[in-house]
Amino acid sequence: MAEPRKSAQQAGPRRAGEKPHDHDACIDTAIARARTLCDERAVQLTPLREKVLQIVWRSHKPVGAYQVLDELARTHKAARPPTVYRALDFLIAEGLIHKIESLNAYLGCGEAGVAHTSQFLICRACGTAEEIVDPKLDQALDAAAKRARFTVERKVVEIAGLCGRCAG
Amino acid sequence: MAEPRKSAQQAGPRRAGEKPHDHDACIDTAIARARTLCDERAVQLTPLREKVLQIVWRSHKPVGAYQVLDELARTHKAARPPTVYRALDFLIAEGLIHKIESLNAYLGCGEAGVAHTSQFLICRACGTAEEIVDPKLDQALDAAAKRARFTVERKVVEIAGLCGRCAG
DNA sequence: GGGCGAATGATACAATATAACTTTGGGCCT
DNA sequence: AGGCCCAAAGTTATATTGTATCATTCGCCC
Ligand SMILES: [Zn+2]
Ligand SMILES: [Zn+2]
Ligand SMILES: [Zn+2]
Ligand SMILES: [Zn+2]
Repeated sequence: MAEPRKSAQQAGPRRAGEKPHDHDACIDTAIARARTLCDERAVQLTPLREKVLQIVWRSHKPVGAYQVLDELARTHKAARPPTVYRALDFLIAEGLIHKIESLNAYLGCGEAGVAHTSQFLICRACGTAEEIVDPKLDQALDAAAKRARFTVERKVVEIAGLCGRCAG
Repeated sequence: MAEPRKSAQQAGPRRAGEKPHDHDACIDTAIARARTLCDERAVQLTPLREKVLQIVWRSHKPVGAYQVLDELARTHKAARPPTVYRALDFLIAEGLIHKIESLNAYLGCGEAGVAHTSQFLICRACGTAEEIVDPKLDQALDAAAKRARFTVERKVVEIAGLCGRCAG
């Protein structure tokens, strides 16, 4: 595995004068971290699962399961919906990707291995979703739940609108 | 329209000693408010749309579109998926119901006509979803978005876990 | 080399949602 | 009254997203 795939990716748009984004570095970091974490946990980041993780990481836009399937099928003829959903389920269980519920799509996690709740800013114009980690927001969620005597197991926070680039 | 439908509803479970919940009153209030709001806005709460609103309000559990369809079809033979989705879209646009993204299901809004962002506590055990209105939480969301120079258009907050009754 | 279990292959199908065109019916103008 | 308009609903077909189920493969252990 781990064949080179530079320049096969599709990062988000960027405004003139803005510092460029080495997305290959994003991917490399994510894959490396995934390997380390799976190793530590003694779970198998198989070639298939790693390939799916790569595909999800091709951009910072949430990607649909069937988009993953199409891409995967280019090099993996046996790919079928269960192939993809199983890999996605594994990656979610290990905290390597998140599901964006309001889009039915999946996004690489930038904070894999670090305890955090997923909070997203999703731009309707450019399609990028930024994962934010905001302890204040997280506390507010916990406080709201506590007030209602509710035991939190999962938090879904998805803010849709326009990112700074697209609103500017 | 507005035929009596008392006792056709299905409210959530309740713990012994807890004050009962007159769910018929929930429904009546919601329908009455919906009529007033649609009247003020000069939009049509048609019999079909009102019936769908009634069905969604049958319980405090989010209900799927096809559950609505099944129920609707009992008295409305022409009902088809577009029938239901159009009614649901209308009700969402008027703020009379919300979509719970993490469940692909719909829930009556208890704060129709009042500006608020939807925040939900969803119990995985009993299935009920409680809408909460927490200004602190709302402010935390706005602050997080502002910090990222993000223009908010829609906020999705869905906290899943166990409600006080089911955790107790 | 036989049994076990995790991962994947393979087939079929379920659940959720939308596109696109047609028909209905009420308000309104002449 | 007759014709026009438009929103709503009817109708048919299809797209998109997600699962159930059983078979096969393969490494590991005894
Ligand atoms: Zn990147
Ligand atoms: Zn953007
Ligand atoms: Zn509401
Ligand atoms: Zn409960």
